[in-house]
Amino acid sequence: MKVHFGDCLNVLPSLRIGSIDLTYVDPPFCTQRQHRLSTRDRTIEYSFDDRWKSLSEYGDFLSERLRVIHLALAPTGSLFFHCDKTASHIAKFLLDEIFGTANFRAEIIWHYKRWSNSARNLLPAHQTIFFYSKTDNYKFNTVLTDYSPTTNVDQILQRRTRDQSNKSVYDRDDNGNVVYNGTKKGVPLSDVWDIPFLNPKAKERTGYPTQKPVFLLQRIIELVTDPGDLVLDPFCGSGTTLVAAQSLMREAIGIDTSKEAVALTKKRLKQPVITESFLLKKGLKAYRNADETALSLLNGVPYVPVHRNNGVDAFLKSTYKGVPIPVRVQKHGESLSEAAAALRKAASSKNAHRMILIAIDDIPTLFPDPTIPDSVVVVNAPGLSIKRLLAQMELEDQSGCHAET
Amino acid sequence: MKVHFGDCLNVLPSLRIGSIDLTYVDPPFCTQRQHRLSTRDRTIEYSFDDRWKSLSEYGDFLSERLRVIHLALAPTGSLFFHCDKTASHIAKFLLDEIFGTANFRAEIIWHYKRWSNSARNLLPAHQTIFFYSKTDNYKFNTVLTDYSPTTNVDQILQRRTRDQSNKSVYDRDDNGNVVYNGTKKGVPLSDVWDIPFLNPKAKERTGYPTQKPVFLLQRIIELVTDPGDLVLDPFCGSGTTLVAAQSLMREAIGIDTSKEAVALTKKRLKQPVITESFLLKKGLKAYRNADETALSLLNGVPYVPVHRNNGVDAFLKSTYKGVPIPVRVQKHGESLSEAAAALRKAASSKNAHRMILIAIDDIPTLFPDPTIPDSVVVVNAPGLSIKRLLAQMELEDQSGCHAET
DNA sequence: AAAGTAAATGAATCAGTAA
DNA sequence: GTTACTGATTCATTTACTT
Repeated sequence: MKVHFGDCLNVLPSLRIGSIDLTYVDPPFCTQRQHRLSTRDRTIEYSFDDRWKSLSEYGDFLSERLRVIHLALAPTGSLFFHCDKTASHIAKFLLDEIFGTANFRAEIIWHYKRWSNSARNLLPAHQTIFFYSKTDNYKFNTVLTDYSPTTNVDQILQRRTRDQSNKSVYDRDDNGNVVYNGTKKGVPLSDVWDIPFLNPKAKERTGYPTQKPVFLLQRIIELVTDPGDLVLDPFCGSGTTLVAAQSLMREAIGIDTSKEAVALTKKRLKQPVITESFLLKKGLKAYRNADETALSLLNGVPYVPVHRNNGVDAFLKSTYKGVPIPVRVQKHGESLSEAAAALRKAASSKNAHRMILIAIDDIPTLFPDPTIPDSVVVVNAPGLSIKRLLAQMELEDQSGCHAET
Repeated sequence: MKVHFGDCLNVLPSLRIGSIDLTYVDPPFCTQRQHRLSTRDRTIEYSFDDRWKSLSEYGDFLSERLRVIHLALAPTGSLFFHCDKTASHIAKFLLDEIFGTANFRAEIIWHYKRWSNSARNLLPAHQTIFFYSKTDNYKFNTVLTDYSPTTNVDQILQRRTRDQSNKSVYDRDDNGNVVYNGTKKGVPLSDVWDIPFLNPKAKERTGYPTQKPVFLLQRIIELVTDPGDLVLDPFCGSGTTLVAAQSLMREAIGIDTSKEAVALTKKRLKQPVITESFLLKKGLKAYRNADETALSLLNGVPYVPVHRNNGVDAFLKSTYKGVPIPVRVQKHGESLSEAAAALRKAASSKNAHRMILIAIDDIPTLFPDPTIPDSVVVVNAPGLSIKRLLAQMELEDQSGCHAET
């Protein structure tokens, strides 16, 4: 783990290294802006300038450095070039020229979800990473992911053969039974990567602008290097690449033109903080609690579902006295007064004067005070109305029968 | 709906059209391959040649045509240019030059899942669509999607203010309660679109190579045009753009250099086959279809769903005078008396004395006799009850204000 | 007019704290 | 220990306004 201060254009040749296994390049994106950010305690401000006279000036800047970087790579080495839509086409031209079109391996899309107030456009939610190898003989570790739930796993395990017209068909043995053919391990990793954006509250955050998540770098490093290999980041910024390399037992060299960035990288390597994304581990499903069929009861009224609150299932888009109206659908096995209490408790701090509770069943309560406050309006689900109706009809029926006899 | 045979370079100027609202360009991607595919019955083989002497030859081909296409656009018009990683950088250069960098709106990633046995690489799972407008004053219909389940919906409805150090914080009233601030509608559509690849077994498939799903085109068309607008596809191929435009009540012009493609497009327009996605979308727009709504609305009462009956959606398992009770859920745009009539007509042969109609909306009737027979019991869906409640609350609110003055 | 600066915005996520 | 729920934070933003 070495961190150098200076411009990679000058630093790299002086290091005389020719056996880099992976270079991750995360240069300025040509945003024509000055980027600034501070640590949370506001003691240090980090910044870098991304303003250029022209596209060609930017292109020249990249071109010079990419040539030096190309030289430093081992024959089995790879380059990952991170950029966004503003200058990806320029980078692609240069990379094709320097590495050769034949060594262009993949265009990786890093897809994430973000907050923004965009109105008259699509919300930007991706960046691009170009993957080039130095030669045809490049190191690559196949990563397999799970099959999609819709995949007919049983069938893809079966042996295949060709019929008379040379069409590929699934094979059968003499008894007409399917024949299995070894095991399958999964689906190769795709070139679209859904990795959460570095969260505003994440501990991993250093205060350096444009910081990338460690997980993204870990995936790149694991894809094309083995433990002990050497990783280079010529624009190392906050040092994410080095932290990721360290966590995966790879060696790494970082270079940056900012003294603050170099200091930060060194500090991070001593005390690495890697946030374990709950979202990545558990997936979105872990957040879903409000039942979808339950919410479809609200059909016809505009509402926003709430997924993270045990008391409130949705807010109506209409407001009452300026406050959105919380809605709860009575849960299975829950009495109406219990439901009302849960709703009121969850809504108490929200200043709501009107709440709506959808009743789905008559459940006797064990609750000490079985009254429902005035602020909670109870609306019956049709199922409940019908149930009561049926009971009533049955009564009428019986009395009718009695009258006849 | 017009389909022209020929090269758009020659055909477009001869059409003398200057008010195209949307052009979708899906040219050869510079794959250096001859693309062939046949219809399932193998009677027709479609093919097009995508082999080029050099990148610059390909660039010249595009450049000439893009200039003509640019001229044909209305001032509020947009261009969507479909390509993949092999030549996206060339296209971007040309588009920046012809449309102006300032009119580059978005780089859309069409992400799909596809099976492949790619071994020493990532699985290609995306294509790129560049979105350019002719001017700053372009037509754009904001599309909103649902919030992520992890979103703190409670909080984003709250008003914000600035504290002493000018930091943005959530506001509280004098009692320490949160203050709400209007309503939210949802998240703007992102620039990464997860749309399934045209299924190998889809009915929608025509046998034309590189056929795109209709759903993809529908999304593009809805994003930047209104009904009645004019859509152009200068490389129309199998005619997907025209089929999508037709389904959304837009006019369209298609051009192709292949006689077979032109014939296929004309044939598809007469008998459009749109698989699932379209149905799915229509269903969503109409707030789900009756079956699903019926299912969830009846939750709690045992019932048997009925398919293929225009009047009855389900039968309750309970009986009245020995006859199962038919249930209908009021359809969208259907008045209650119309619904009751349909229900009674369908149930007449069933000898039913009691029917249940679930009301979902107040729709004024055009029906001669707007009465509902006694045998039909009307039960309100919660959505309707809430709608009426909201209207009532609004009235109270207003009268309250009057009383104060 | 173009360009540059200041202000407003927005939703996704994890860190805390409370239960 | 767990498991809720609340709140803070951003910003390779976007928009509005001023030079």
